[in-house]
Amino acid sequence: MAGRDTKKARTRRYWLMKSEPSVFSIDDLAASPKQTTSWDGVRNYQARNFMREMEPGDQILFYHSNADPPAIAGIAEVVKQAYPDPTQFDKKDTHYDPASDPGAPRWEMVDIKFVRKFTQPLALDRLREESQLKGMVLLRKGSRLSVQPVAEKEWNHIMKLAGR
DNA sequence: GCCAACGTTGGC
DNA sequence: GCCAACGTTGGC
Repeated sequence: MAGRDTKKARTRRYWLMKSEPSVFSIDDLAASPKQTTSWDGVRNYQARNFMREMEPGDQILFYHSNADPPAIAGIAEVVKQAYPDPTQFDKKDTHYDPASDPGAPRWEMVDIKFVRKFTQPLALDRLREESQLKGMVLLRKGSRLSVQPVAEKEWNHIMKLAGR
């Protein structure tokens, strides 16, 4: 056992993804075919690198940015590993990247699926009141990263806050 | 490799 | 609409 080539199931990881609800909300996700969407349009290397680390089954906090109030709206999960984002090659797309080489695509996306919507969204202000969440990337000053890791204990605490 | 200029994010 | 914080670009 435990040979070098033995594929060991990795423990589930947790993430947070931001979306402006006026562009794509958690309700839009729930209303999508198979309640699934491709997370295209990410054009930040750090965010892309986090998506590359994602695996099916990983859990995602779906965050509404530029919203009133900004809040975690619910949960989604990764259903497909990172693969090339076709919008980078689409001249008509706002996320078109002329510098990306089709032979070595620069940008990738994952597919995510709706899991549930919180009965009560967890507002940013509310999250800031929680000492257990002090370390969250989301709460760091000036944090703009649209795809970010969430620690397991942060995830568990948020689940407690969200109720069921 | 530095850094000023510029564009974007996102809370307020 | 403002603007701080951040990432990227490009001249040098």
